[in-house]
Amino acid sequence: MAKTKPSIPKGTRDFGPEQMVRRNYIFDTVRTVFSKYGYSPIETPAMENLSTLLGKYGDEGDKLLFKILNSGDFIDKVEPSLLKPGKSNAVSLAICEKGLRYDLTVPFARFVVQYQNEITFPFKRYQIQPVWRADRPQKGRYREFYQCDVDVIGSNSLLNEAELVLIINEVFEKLNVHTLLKVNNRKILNGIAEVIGHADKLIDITVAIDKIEKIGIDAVNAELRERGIENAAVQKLQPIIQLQGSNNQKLATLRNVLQGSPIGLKGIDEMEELFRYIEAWGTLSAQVELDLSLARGLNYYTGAIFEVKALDIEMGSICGGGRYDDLTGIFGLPNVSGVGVSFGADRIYDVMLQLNLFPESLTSTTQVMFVNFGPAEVAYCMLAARKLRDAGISVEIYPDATKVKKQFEYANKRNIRFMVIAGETEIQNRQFSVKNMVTGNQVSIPYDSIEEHIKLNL
RNA sequence: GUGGAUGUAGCUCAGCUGGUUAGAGCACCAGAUUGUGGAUCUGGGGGUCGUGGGUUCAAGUCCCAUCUUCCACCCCA
Repeated sequence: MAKTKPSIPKGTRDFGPEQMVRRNYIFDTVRTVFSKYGYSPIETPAMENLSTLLGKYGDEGDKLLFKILNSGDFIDKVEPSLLKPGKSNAVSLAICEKGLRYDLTVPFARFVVQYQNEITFPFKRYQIQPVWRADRPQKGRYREFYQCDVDVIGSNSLLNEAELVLIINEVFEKLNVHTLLKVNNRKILNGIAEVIGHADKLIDITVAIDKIEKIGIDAVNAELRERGIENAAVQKLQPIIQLQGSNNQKLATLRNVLQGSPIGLKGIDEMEELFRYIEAWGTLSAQVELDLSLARGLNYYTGAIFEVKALDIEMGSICGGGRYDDLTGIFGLPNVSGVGVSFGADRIYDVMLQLNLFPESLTSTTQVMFVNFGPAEVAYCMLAARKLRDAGISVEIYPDATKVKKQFEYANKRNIRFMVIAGETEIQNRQFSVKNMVTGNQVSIPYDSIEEHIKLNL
């Protein structure tokens, strides 16, 4: 049999110890913040029934679902007429009833409907789990990645949106990532489309507007016409495309343009209320900006939408979300509104790595290591090691009595701060020699003062 | 899904218009130092040049396919 190099699927990654320490630092940070705001953890299975997943993310999203092949001789059940080239999609639906989850929001909606009688509303939950997308991998784009979701469902209050803004602010403040938080509202976008008489072309309009920074106003207008929007409507869009000023100024301009659209005006009311709340939080480290070009592809958003971009670096959005008024309706529980955001742990990791934002202290897990000179010497150390561990200090005893040089190299590579040496001399004097690997200083201390000494110098 | 680049030691890369035994730095291992790392010196191991096919007297180098990674579009965390 030919030897093949072991490998993992495209777009997936292994994580080594030093990566995991850093990833956990991100997970711990978001988890701490989430629970501080009163959110409780849940988990759902990696796979869901395809019927749960399909149709929730748009055509594009459906294509990116990983499907799981049925067990057994499923081919028998397939309509023979389907089994020909070009019918792959229909066949796949006939032979797959499960799929890997695409995000955490839809499974959450399914969860809420399923356990509606056991849940106390408003239900605030967080969920940190991997999701899968059959996308083509790219920078910051993986086929398996972790989302950290916070959602509150069963409350229409815009205070929830405001609180999510504060959560976003706090998470990135703690992680030291400078961010721009873009905010928009689907109702405003609907209003815009309505006002120019193209309620059906919402996506075309936002996609085009989105490119203004990249390709300029003329190209955007050209693209709009190309997408079937007549010149008069394009003219009507101009004040919106070129919207300038503070968030409140933008809203004032929009209010003017959207006079004829009740839904658009509702969106403006919502945004104004949200911005009032945000101001009431006081100073935030994240910049918050109303950005009309923010549309977000996910079909189910109906109100506020959010997206966070890291400043100082080129990377897709590192956090995104919004309000969905009727996601649970599809599963049979209508009129329950929810709002939430999702932090992209892997992209945050990439940003932090490139900007060197991980704390130095994350490089080491063990603080103290006992040198191993042999069974008798190790026995002399064991009680002391246990005492240090009981004191919450992470301690290793080197397992083999190899060359001391080798043991020191091991400790050095692992960034272990203190080496405790107990050989013949130390045992005779009932002492330890403690070497600080950072300064290189080595001192002899009495056997019983080891804990005190380490604590004092840590 | 469309278009474009890339792949040589564990890592970063060199290798000319095809031509002997494919190199360097870092990393690794051993020794100088039989109880002391991070510095220095000496020596050493490690490659079917992503994979498979083709052209050729001869392929790391040219051609085709395939996979990987990356970039743009689309979309998104």
